[in-house]
Amino acid sequence: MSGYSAPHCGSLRASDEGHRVELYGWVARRRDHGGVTFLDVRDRWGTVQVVVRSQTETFVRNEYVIRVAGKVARRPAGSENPKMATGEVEVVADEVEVISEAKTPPFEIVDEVDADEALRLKYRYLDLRRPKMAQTLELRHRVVQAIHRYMDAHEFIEVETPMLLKGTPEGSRDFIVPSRLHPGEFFALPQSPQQLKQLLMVAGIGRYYQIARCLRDEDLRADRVVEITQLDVEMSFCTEEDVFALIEGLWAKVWKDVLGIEIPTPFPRLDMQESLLKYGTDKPDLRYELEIADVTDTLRETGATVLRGAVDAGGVVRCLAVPGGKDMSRRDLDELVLLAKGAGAKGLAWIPGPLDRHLSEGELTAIRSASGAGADDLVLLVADRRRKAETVMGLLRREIARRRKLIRQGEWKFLWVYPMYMFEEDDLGNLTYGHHPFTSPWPEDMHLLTERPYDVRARAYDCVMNGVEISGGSVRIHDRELQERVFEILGMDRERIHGQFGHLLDAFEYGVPPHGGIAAGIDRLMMAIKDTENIREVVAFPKTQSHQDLMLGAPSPVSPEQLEELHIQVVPPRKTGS
RNA sequence: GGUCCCGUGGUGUAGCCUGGCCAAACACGCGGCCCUGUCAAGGCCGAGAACGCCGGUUCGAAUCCGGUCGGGACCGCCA
Repeated sequence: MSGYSAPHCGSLRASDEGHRVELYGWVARRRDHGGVTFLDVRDRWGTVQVVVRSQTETFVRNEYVIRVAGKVARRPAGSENPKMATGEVEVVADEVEVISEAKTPPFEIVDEVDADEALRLKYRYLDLRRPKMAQTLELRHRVVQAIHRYMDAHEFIEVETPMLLKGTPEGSRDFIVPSRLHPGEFFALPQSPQQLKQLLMVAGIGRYYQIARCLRDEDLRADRVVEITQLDVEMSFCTEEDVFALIEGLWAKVWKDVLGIEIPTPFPRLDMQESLLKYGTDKPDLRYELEIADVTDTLRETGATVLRGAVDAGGVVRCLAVPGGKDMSRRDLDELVLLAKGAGAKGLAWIPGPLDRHLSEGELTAIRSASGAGADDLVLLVADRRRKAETVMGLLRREIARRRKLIRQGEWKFLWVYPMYMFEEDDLGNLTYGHHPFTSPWPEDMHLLTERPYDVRARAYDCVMNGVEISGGSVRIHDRELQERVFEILGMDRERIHGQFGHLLDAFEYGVPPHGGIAAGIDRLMMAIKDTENIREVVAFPKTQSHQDLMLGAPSPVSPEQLEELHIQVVPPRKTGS
């Protein structure tokens, strides 16, 4: 067998005419005409047609692995297939050998699969056989290679950081790994190499990057996987402007090298507050307009009690014009109501609609004008707590854009959301960090740190493209005292600060350069590039929403011996309802 | 932690709202035969599901109800 050096099925072209070749691949399809049979033979590079005459006929079925020896020939005039890259030629076989037989696969290995995703995940090795999936894997490789080239050219060096780290109670839930040699003690798998990369700056590395796996034990969403891959970057003596320039250049290079597209730089910037107001999200998709407007002040004295109630309770009223939306059916609107309620809204109003008679002429005019609604437009209204109203309007905005096909396909809309806020309020009303606790506060806002922490801006930024947050980072704190102060504002006592972050604080006493960086999620980047809303489409072996690997059957129980060795006792979950 | 959607032959769907005419239809795939130029090949013939699982309502359930399992979407969560 000499398959490694053999030409690829998908690479044969007219220029190969006359060459004797040996091909290895999978039978993608067979068309048996009696005296002559056509086999489409597939490998990662594509598919080529093989002509088998009766004298060399061998019994094959779809997905058999075969070896074909034959001659590359131009197809007879008129029988070329312009839909295939190899369509000008065919291989006339004088030998067909079955290397490996195959059962009928549980779903057809074609690009237009409509098989259930769970089935595809169970037989992922078959799913990846589909040309589209193979192309996605290759595209991902191209992206990562472009990143490596770019980072290397800018004198960044890739440094690997450990997988077994110290757990932190902050941030997302850790995956933990029991220590055999230290009974009762555990490692944590990295949520990100954050502290290590900062320590590399203290070490004087200056420019670090890594394509790092990060693991977060959180509930999944359409755009989340448990094991994310991120480009992790940190640099010394930099400002946010340096990071922006670096990353703008990086995306420009990736888009050019991989997609052949020139993207304009620098990217526009939008501060977080404006983003939440106008787009209802911190990651706006600018491929469509649809701006949200605030009409709280107009409705302070309104007779519409549903709106008034929210305003009196300190909430807001936001509105959004749906272009040409007056033609929406009651059913369409009901679906939007369902969406809004599903996101926790108390309700959804629209104009013109049942609410009209409770609103004054002046209020109606003001709402229409604030939302920029034209004569044929419908205006959606949500009244709620500010955060909830933003979330709901953001969802509605996206849904409207999808339904009314307002998203301009083929556009790449990059922007920086910057600055962001240093602190946020969690659902219990407690103060928590917006980005992470190592983020530097905005210098001019330093005096607000103690009295009005929520007004403190952070030197933090997200790079958003087509509604996907593809990277985010910050300029870090490099001063021990300030870092300790931020921890304290976050409600940590001295003991905890030193137990969790003592190494970092100590390091800051030995000469620390100002530094900052960014992390870019490769999975989400790939989603954006492939324009898919399903992150599993860009990951080779993804897990389900409930963290299971349907192919491997993981997670799975381990033997009592293994548990004993690890000093672990399993406590079965309490049965629900008992 | 919560809400919602889905689960019918190998695959995808129809049927389910308005129980009986459904041991269930259609397409693809699969098997056999025919066919020397197709490329979603074609023609003819054929096999294949008691409708995720458990329980209930009913004279009768794929169809109604409850639970459960699996998948997905969303809110929370994701420094």
